[in-house]
Amino acid sequence: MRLTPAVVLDAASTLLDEAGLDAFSTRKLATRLGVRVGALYWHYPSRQALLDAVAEQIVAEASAAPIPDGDWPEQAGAMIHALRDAMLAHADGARIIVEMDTPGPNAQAYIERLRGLLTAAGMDPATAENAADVLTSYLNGYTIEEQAHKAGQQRATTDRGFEFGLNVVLAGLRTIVAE
Amino acid sequence: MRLTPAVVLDAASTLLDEAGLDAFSTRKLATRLGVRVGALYWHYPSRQALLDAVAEQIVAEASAAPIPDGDWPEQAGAMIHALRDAMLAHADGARIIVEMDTPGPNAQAYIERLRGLLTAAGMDPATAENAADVLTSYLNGYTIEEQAHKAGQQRATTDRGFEFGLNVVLAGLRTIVAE
DNA sequence: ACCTGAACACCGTTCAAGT
DNA sequence: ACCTGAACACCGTTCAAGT
Repeated sequence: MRLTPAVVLDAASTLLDEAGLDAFSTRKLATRLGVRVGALYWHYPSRQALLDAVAEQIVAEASAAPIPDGDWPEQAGAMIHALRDAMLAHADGARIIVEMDTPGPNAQAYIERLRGLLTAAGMDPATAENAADVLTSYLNGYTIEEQAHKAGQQRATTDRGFEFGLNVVLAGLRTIVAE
Repeated sequence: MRLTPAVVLDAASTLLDEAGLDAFSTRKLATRLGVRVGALYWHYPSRQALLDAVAEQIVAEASAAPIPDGDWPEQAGAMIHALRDAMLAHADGARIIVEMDTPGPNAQAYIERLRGLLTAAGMDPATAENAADVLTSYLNGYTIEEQAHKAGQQRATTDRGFEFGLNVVLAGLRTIVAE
């Protein structure tokens, strides 16, 4: 079967889910595809480029989720939840996103959409950027920790913890906008 | 010169600062110490155990900073700032902390101290745990991103961004305590 | 007790040569 | 254009044997 970037990407995503980020190697991937390692480098310049492509795919899944009508905290919360769901759908999804080397169009569109939502709420551009950073930093920090060390815990438990913190951040942002 | 766990740890910390986490290897460390790789495994069971020891050292630096008198948001903020400063003092410090495998006594003491501060403020234990998680998740998420992708930015700029977010989280936590 | 020597089972990346 | 074959320069970890 002929190799294409899409085929390589799909196999990478599957291997990543099964083995985790640390055990993911280009050599294992090549073996799965029935090909020599070098062949991968015709389609992707490096292991990291491949991981970046997977990251873009994860963000794409998040972006597919609709943003409901509502006020800005509801909409921002929905965007954060969508990205969290996409991360949790993949082993080490949060680390793959955070360790992304060069953000692709999906990642850029996501962050611009989030910022746009916050400026529409009345924040000036610099504040909106900072506010978006709080939201994503919290999401990334919480979810990396969850995927790395809370494998044993119930999804319902970690969800409640995440929800608590997201509400804290949104409540804090409200006080900024209010004044 | 005779090898001891402390000597190995010091050299590991130095190499880590110079090379970064991804380029840190037990073989490079052995070369620096003028010793064969295997020798390290007499003092530490694995590369990760060595990294865990470095993480403990970083937390120790943070714990050395005094907590000022003041209300609980000031004290919690001071604890978070102390850990952030210790992380930033080491290349990839945030990742070393977050990717820690088994938290040592310093890490445990730090988190218990933070939780204690929040229960003293009137939170029940479960809420204090969640609140501590928001604070550390935000700290970790922000600082990992900063050390990985904001090498070009001024420290003053990233400090302002961090400060904004920390105030947002603390403001959000105030609303929880107030009600 | 502590370290060497040497191996085992891996890595990511490159590139001439084949098709 | 796309892949093989084969190499280069690495990895972490183990363990008998030396001192």
